[in-house]
Amino acid sequence: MEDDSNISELLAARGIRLTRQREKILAILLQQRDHPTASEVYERAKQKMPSISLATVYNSLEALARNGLLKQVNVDRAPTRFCANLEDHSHFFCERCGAIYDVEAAAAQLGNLPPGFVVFHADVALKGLCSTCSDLNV
Amino acid sequence: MEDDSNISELLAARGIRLTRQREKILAILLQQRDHPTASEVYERAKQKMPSISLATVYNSLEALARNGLLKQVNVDRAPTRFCANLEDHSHFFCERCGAIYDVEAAAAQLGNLPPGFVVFHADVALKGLCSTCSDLNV
DNA sequence: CTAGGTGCAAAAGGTTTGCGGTTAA
DNA sequence: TTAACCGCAAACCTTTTGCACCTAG
Repeated sequence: MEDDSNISELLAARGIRLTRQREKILAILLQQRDHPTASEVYERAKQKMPSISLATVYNSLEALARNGLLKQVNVDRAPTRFCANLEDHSHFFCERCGAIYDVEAAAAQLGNLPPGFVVFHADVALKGLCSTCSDLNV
Repeated sequence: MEDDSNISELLAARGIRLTRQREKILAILLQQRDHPTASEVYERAKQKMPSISLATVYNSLEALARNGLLKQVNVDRAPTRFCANLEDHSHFFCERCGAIYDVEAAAAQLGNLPPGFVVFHADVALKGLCSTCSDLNV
């Protein structure tokens, strides 16, 4: 890992430790940016760290997300997926193959809100077909 | 209920029955438009129909949603909420009190998508403070 | 040294399902 | 009449938690 010191400082500033498990989990998310679920992260982590537990994967993902090193991505009721892309972006959900893609951030044009309502974020979730699946559609 | 015949036909066309339970559940959603969870619908339904089961509430909500009479609303990992407003609209989630409001549909201005990607829907979820909660903020 | 983390197993919480009896159409 | 549905209880799946041991800082 290239910038552990960076991560370490980031976490230390919040009284949170950089453990081997968290390091590995973060590396997995950085390496293969396919928005894996906790179970998928667990399966990948076990290959190099067979003693890691699923509970630790859940706890670590939560800790990393809470400290801004990961983002959680939820689609309907499906298992939460994780994303190491910290830049402003939107998610595209392919309705055929279920894959999630990071795409250029979409802006929301708000309609009229009732008086007194204050918007902090507007999350845009795109649903459709990815290039592979729209090809199959012909 | 005023237009059961309408609903009945809608469902019949899909080989789905309009039962007393489904009728009641739909009436609950139409009457109090606060986006209740399945459990909340169950509690309300039990008052007039004490023998109804939670499983039936879940199954009925699912059947009604699958047939376009209800919409499901998911926020993060919280229990699914249900919405009888079939018109085009967006949802506003109050981060303080947790309430969900229907608001005027927000439009999404898509960024550039990779070639071959086709967007069917762009769901915009607004998060912030509702008028009651932003007042408390002063 | 010690607060915070790990692994394990058990529990929680929402949702779905199998089954025998019931009912809308 | 009969396929679809109901109520009940058990199962399912993801996620969280309690606890004894361990380790990063």
